[in-house]
Amino acid sequence: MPELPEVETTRLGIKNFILQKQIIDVIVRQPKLRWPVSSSLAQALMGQTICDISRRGKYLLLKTLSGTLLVHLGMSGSLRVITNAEPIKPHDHIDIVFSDIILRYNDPRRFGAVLWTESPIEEHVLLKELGPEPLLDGFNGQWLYDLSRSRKIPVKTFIMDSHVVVGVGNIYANESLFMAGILPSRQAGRISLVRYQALAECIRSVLSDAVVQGGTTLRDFVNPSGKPGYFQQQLRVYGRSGLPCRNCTTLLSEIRLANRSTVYCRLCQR
DNA sequence: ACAGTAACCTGTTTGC
DNA sequence: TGCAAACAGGTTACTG
Repeated sequence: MPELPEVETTRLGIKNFILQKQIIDVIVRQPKLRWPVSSSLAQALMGQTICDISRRGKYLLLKTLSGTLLVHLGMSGSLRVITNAEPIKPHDHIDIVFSDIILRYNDPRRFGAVLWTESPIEEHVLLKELGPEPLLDGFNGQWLYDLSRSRKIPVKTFIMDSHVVVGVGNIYANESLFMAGILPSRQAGRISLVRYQALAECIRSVLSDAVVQGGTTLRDFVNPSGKPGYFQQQLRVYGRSGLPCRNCTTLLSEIRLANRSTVYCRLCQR
């Protein structure tokens, strides 16, 4: 579910409900996530007031005066804003309770993470090696070109590496490469600067469009208010293997790169 | 440094 | 129909 647009949709969806609000309780029902949830999480958070809600790559950062709560949604995580009492459903692992609402973390596969840190956030081991934000200055074709010289991995695998650029998961990697007309299997180190400039623009464009659409709902993604995203209606290649290319009607091909399904048009992408 | 793979989990879909 | 295998939006850790 959650690539950058879904995480940003989540951020926007929870922001107005929890900014400047005080945490009055924390309930951890299942601490076994990607990394164990600290047994002293409740003690650390209780009484704290959320003073900022930001995002770094696919990490949500909920800041208070004394530290930051890092939330990663993994493959199947979600945050919901609970306004009326709702019964606990399967995989509702954590509640962060405010006076009027509950922020409820649900994650069937438990690949996500909820971590409290009181160190300067930019030095956190999970964040400090991350590449640039694709929607901010500092990310461009020159960066991709410079970083890719001598790299032999497929360009799709390259742009999904969070050290190269953050937030590009499998859906949007497929879509960006189609839009840029680049074959996903092409060696990263053998792509020209001009083509990387086009690719950087396409990544930016695809991600920002998806944010506007509220993300992509494939099976069950909903924003914190329970509404689905709408970007799936604009998907050009992801999930369309064997269907006609929306540009030239050639049937779309599917291969596996780094064990991830990869869909492309063999005529439109070179 | 780089490339490839296994691992962490559960739910749903696919194939025999 | 039933069961097992394959697969799913991510990332780290390990191997060679």
